[in-house]
Amino acid sequence: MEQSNEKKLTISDVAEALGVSKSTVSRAISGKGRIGKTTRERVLTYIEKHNYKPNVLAKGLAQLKTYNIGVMLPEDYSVVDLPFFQTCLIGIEETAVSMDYDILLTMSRESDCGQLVRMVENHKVDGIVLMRTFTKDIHIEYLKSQGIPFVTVGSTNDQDVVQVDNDHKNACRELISILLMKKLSRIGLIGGIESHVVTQNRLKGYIEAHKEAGIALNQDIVFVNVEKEIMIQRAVEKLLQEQVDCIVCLDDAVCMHVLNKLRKEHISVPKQMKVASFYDSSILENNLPSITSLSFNARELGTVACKTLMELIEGNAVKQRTLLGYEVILKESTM
Amino acid sequence: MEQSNEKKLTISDVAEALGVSKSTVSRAISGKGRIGKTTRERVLTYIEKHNYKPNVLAKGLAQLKTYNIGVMLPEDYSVVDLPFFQTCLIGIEETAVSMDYDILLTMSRESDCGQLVRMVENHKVDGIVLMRTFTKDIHIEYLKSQGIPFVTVGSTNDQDVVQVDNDHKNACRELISILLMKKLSRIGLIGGIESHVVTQNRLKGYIEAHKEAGIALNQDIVFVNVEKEIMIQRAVEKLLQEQVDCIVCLDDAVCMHVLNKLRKEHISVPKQMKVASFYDSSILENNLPSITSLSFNARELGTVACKTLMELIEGNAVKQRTLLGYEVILKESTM
DNA sequence: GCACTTTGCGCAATCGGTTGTTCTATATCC
DNA sequence: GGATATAGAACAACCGATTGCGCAAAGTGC
Repeated sequence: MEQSNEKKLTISDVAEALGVSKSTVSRAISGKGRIGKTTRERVLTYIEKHNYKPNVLAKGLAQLKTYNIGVMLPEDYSVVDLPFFQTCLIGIEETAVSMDYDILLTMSRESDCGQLVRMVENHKVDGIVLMRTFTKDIHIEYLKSQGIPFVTVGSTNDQDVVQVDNDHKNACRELISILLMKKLSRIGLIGGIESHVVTQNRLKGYIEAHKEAGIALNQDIVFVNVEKEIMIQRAVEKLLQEQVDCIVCLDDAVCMHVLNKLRKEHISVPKQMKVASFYDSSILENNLPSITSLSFNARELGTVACKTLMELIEGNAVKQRTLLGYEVILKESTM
Repeated sequence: MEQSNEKKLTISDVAEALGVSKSTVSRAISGKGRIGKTTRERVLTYIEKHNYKPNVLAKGLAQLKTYNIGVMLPEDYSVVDLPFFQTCLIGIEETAVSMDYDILLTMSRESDCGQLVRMVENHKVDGIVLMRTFTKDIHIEYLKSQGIPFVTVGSTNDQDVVQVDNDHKNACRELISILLMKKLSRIGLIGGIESHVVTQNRLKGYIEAHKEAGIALNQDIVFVNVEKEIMIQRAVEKLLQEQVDCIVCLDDAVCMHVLNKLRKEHISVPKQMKVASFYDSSILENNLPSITSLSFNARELGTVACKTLMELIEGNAVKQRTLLGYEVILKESTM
């Protein structure tokens, strides 16, 4: 580990040491403007050797940039969503860092965008990633009114907003189609929160798959807004009464409870009941039987969101809506 | 929502509009230096009315500060730890914001402190909170070598490091003592990662409690470094062979697997086996029976850590090690 | 009322960079 | 070889704040 026996170098120190002007050093580093090849290399060698690092604050002040992006995390997300956000955040961070940006973190409460306002007003960020959106979102309203670049992770109904999301509709459609082709015809759905756009999209996929297969929809085997364990158990009971041959869970926490309930009822998976879930998160990782699921690449989602934001910050045109892929992972639970 | 019909005001704009100098405006805001009461109020009224906000970058440059603190999150933490870190982060954020600081986030990998180095070298932070420590921690080494203020959340063996932690040793000691007083004498321990200091501290508490009660230790009923479900199951089998009357889990994910295994073996909790866990996280929230656990206030931990860091940044003396309280929550699983 | 302290405020330097402009020495053209 | 273009580097203004210093006006003591 090297120690800092000297105080930090400034650009003036470097310039003086080399007998050149500050601007020469600056241009050598940025590569912009006219500069001689030999001078350039002399400078680069020197700063490499002496470990000079430009002060990003000063650089930012001169360019009226911060080299920070704000990331707004929901403060109250559920345990299931946590690994997803975490992984997504890693994707954002990697990308940001690779472009010499840092992540300024803030938490959101649905009703309050004080922190966001602070960040923006204090000139601390060049752009923002919103990690969750609400149906009527004051954060989005605010950011639009300020004209600051921002991207949402997850879909919004707002057409003006640049958004990056997984293709939940087609993912769900494909999963259901595959299950229907396995001669399962009564596929129950359970989980999700109705007001979330993501749930709506998944439902669309469920419906489309049935339409394509020419199978009539049965509203009695679709249970959304069931979160508490007791509600889930009751839903499972109803699904059993309805004699479904497969249960698709909209998240892994719900699925865990479903599996527990089935175990309690001595119904074996997949022999007597097929089961599938979303996310493929670590909660079900070691479950026996292994669980068929839809897998989304949260890291890639973060990466793409961040890259998109960078384009916006640099004033480039971007795709208004980017949909990312998914993977249907067939395992024992639907064999 | 107000819109920004004008471009952002600078201190010069304000000064000009009021017919005073920039320094007067600056002093009016900071309250430092000599300034007349009436002038001061005139300035404050104006900036309030016109929503002027100082540019933190410029301020930082002049003061050689950034008004950011870096928070280093472990990249690879387990699902169980997530709510804990999340809550802790909220505590840090609240505190930081209340002192006009922002949070710069970065992820750590055990073996690499590249991001940390970047943050420090790029002059992006005034201080750092390390959210997890290892027995031999290169991040700590680096930060010490740089002389930058930092605080660890969680204990370190390193005596030079300012650290804030829950009192895991005494928490565990008290829990075990209570259990021993219930005439349980063979208390198995399961979970935790040996290289984490927190695990070592809990083990110490476990040992102390036994010593105080005059009960001999039995290494055969202590299982650390068991993470995978299959390992946990095997550990539970061994504990059953050893005829323990209680199982204490070092985290809630492990506990969930333990409970599943016991269910599979048709061993009823608490009748045939007492069970206790840590964190009191939402994973076990709805479990029947309800689970006895140690509860730590993660938010407070964040708050205290952040406050301590602020003191360090301002050059004030701080307590070298702060230990926060805990709560033993007795529920059905140990009745 | 005079010398001295205090108060209020402006000037200008500074923080560490970027960038438009200017100047000079060299290269290019015919 | 003289006029012109051009490359390389220095100069200086600037980004938006803070802060030491100086100066005039007001306040204080005897």
